[in-house]
Amino acid sequence: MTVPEKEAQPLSGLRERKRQETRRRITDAGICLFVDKGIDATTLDEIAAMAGISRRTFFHYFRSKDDILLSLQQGMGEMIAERIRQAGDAALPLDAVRGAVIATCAEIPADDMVAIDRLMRSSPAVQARKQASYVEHERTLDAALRERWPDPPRAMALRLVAMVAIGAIRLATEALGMEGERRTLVELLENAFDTLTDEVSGAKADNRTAPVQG
Amino acid sequence: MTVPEKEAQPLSGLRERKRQETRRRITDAGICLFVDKGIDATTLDEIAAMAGISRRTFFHYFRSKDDILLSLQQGMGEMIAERIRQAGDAALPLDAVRGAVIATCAEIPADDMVAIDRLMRSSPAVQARKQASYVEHERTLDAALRERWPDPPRAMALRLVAMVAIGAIRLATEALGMEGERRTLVELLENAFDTLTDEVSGAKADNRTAPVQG
DNA sequence: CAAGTAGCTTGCACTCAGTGCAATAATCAA
DNA sequence: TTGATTATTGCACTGAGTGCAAGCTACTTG
Repeated sequence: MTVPEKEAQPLSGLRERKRQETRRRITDAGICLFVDKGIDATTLDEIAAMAGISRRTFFHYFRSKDDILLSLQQGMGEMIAERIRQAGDAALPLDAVRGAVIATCAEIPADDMVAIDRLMRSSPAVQARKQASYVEHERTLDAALRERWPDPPRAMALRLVAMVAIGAIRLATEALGMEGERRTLVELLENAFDTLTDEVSGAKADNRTAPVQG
Repeated sequence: MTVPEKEAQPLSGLRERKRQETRRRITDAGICLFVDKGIDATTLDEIAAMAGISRRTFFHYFRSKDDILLSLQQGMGEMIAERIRQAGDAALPLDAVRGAVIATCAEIPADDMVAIDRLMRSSPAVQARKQASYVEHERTLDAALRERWPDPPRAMALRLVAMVAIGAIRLATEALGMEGERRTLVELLENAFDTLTDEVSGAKADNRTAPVQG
């Protein structure tokens, strides 16, 4: 099987346009059916039928049923990473990611984000892969941070900063999907970063003598 | 199908002993084959054959092939949570989890941990589910923290602390598996918590005026 | 425009994961 | 010992995912 994922060079031409169109039809059909009857209860044959393609052709566009949803939140890591690379000289790593995360998330339509997130939650397998994709984003951010700040004082520092950033996104998204939440994604992110800073700084005084209890 | 997961009440009796024994045989067979030829290349029939059971019986013990590995790192969340609930009155949340995490991880055989971790890394599906299980642990810790510290000043605070704790474990485990790493898991965890504190505290000064660049 | 090439689509046949059902065998409790 | 539980197994089935080869469609070059 040839590997999907590489949306090719031409960008114009009937062939490429058709391909994009087919991909979009599959995505639409998939989401429509997922919302309607659940992810696990939807079969590939149904998606293929609604998209007007054969079962076999589906696999030329997505590796699996789940990838339809997963593909929707790809690219976010790279968007944040790009902003990190362009961070001003004065910024500290954590401030840079904070700014990059918030600026990026401000551009994302929140309603779609919540809808997709809720859908993903309904299938354990998809949920698992979503978590894994967060780890991918974490690595992407870490790479960008290392590019921007070579030779950090501590080996783990930048990786931890990346982890915290992704964690903030994860929690803010989760909170956004909760019933009765009226704050925006950006507000929730600000809150998450502020809370983290307070909580960690508060513990700084005595964290070298970690009390181990039984 | 009856649900597995519930290792029952009797604890003695021939039936229960046999069940434990069968489960152990399946686990051994699975790991043996996974190491030998890879997770994805190992079929259920092979595992069942080596464990001396039928294919059908396998599913009375594990939900899937992957669960053999996943089950090995279950329980860690609950162990840490238990220590959190027993944390002294003086401790701050972050200090408490730090102590609980380190005390718990100190008890885990590091060689096994690294071996399992490396094995899991070879299968994307298993890797994804491992990340998902970390999120489960995160929720377990969060629940314990809320029990110990009801009414936190900020809604997200304890969840963030739980997130940081799991993140530290994740990074330390990862580092432990790297070639040439000579520090112990506990040392790596101490390092992770220290680094986090320094990095976050350093950014505290100006994090209220998050610089957003384009 | 003609013809060849490269890429897309499809059907077919296959392997493997996972589940429901029903029959049989082993254990347990009285 | 006997009746109730629980474990084991085979069988048949659905659905995911892949390799292969044939046919079709768009692109390119002369």
